[in-house]
Amino acid sequence: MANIRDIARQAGYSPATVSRTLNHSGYVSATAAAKIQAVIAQLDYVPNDIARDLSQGRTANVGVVVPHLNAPFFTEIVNGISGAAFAADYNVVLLQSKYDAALERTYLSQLHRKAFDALIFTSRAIPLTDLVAAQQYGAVVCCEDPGTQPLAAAYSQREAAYLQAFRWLKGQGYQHIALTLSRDASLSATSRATLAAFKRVFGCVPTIVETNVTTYQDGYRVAADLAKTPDLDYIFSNGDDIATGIRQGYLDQHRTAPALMGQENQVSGQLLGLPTIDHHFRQIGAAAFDLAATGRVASVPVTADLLLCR
Amino acid sequence: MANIRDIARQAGYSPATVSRTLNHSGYVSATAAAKIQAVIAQLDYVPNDIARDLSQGRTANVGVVVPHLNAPFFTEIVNGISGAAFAADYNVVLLQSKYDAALERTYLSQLHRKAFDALIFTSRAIPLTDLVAAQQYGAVVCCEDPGTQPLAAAYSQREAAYLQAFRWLKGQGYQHIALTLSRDASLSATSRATLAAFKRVFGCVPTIVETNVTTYQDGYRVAADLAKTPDLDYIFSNGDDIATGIRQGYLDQHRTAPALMGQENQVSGQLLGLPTIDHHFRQIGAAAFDLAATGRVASVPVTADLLLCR
DNA sequence: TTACCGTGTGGAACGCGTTTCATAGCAAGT
DNA sequence: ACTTGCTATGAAACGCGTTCCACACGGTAA
Repeated sequence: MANIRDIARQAGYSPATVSRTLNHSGYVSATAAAKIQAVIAQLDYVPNDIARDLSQGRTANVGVVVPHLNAPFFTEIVNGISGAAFAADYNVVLLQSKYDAALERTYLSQLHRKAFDALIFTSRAIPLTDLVAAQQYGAVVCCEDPGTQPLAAAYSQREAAYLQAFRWLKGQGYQHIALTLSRDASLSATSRATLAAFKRVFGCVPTIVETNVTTYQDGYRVAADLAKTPDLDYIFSNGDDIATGIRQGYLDQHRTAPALMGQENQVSGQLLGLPTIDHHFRQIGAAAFDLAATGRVASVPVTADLLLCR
Repeated sequence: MANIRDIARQAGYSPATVSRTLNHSGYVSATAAAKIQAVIAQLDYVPNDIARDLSQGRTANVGVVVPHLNAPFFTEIVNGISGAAFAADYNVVLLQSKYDAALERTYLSQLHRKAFDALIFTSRAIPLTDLVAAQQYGAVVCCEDPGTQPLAAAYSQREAAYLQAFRWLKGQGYQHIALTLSRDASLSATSRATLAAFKRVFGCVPTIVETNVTTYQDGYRVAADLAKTPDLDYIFSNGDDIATGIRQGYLDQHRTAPALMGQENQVSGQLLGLPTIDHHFRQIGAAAFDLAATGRVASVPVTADLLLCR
């Protein structure tokens, strides 16, 4: 495979001139450019990206850490990131974490090793302080409220949305409300925000909380538990698919499910006409990419919408 | 940032010995290894991946071309690929194509430029022959039956599944069947397979074919059309979400939808108890990665399952 | 005419890990 | 004593595009 020196030799110029031609950086005569382009075309030459990356000390790759791609939160955010990345001539490197702390550290070390210029954590198992520390090696962005941590972040303003949702529930007269959460509050800021909002509105902790609920199947499974609770009049779930699973679980026990709220504005929830919360994850992804590419350390909160009629 | 020569100097050895230590490639004394490790730890040194890639002429990146991430076909296949890639210490670079031929060619040229070692096309707008030609620059894998083209491929044996499905429909006595397809048969091998199987079983072209149907919303939309057709007794759709949208479209017109079949084994179809075809896209993704990493040019057909009871 | 500027171009160093090859020390085999 | 055969280690080249710096040439302003 031809390299820049081959082109230079055959065109009768130096590698420097070929490089300038390739990059349109000026100081190349029309004759030189023509000759060089001719040789390039003839030899089917394209510059080697790795060599360019090495000499420029960058890769134009953004790493995106996702636990998995089974939730709309992640697919939508990845969609948002990759749309913006493409527009900026960056590539998106998908990094599966499965919420495994060791894996996530692997990715941080890849940032150190220059495998990518920036790293976006859509979710995480390791503490935020680890992300903060990794910033010395490249831009790091998280997709949650970073609190007081000096870390770039693009995220849904969940608390506000949850407050609004719970106030609406209260206004509707619901009193015995169960929550489903993806991960334990000790691990997940989302779960903490949900619980905090609940407490603020209702003044107490929720009657029933089901954790580790992330799929339709999980929803179906916890329905058995929930159905045992007397007087339950509302289930606030963490996803439309999940809410759908819960409802089906009730049905298969020949029971009618209480009223339900979903999240994420998915097809399944639309089908059932469930109220939901749209967090605009695509937009969050695009914002996260922007932070990653510019290296700005800023907080970009995005307002979530409570959709009561669908 | 420290480099390998800094480590060598401070440890009192040569870069070669440091490199051997890092890669556990032997011929390093215990004392040398200890001293070198100490300096590495002290300086927080990690080797630069770009430099390693350059000297080894590889990146350990696989590019995955996806039109978008809104269909389970793509998210599942990407899941399969990235699971296998992680296990093999490869990174997955997500390449959005939006079925844009120019974009897809951009990615082929990135293969030429060594931005990745291999390229997997989950779907495509450009002709297969372009992929075949690009193999001189690295492994190229497609996710459809490559026919006689000398190209690595991992794909669902759709024809067989569609034949089985249509035979079942015929056995059930359905006669007026509509199909929904994602893209026109001129563009999509999947659509062609669907139509061919239909013709083989029923001996004629289907009554109604709706194309450009890929989402719940599309299904909802085409329901208006479908509802105008008299005597329609079955709708064979190209996705559970789509089938669900169609059904809802009928309901909102105060009509009852004909019997429906979905595909992809999604939550929404499960909810409605629709028959479906499971193409095992995860497994296909894993197989595609394997072909990409080894560079084997082989065909890996995967049997799809017709699920009548869910 | 001298001084200065912009254009065009090349040599060489740079970024950094890997790898080949040569060398040296040392022990086992004959 | 002498060849073999390791182990241990370093110098230098390699992969390849970029970029700094120096130099030459033609033109222009003083």
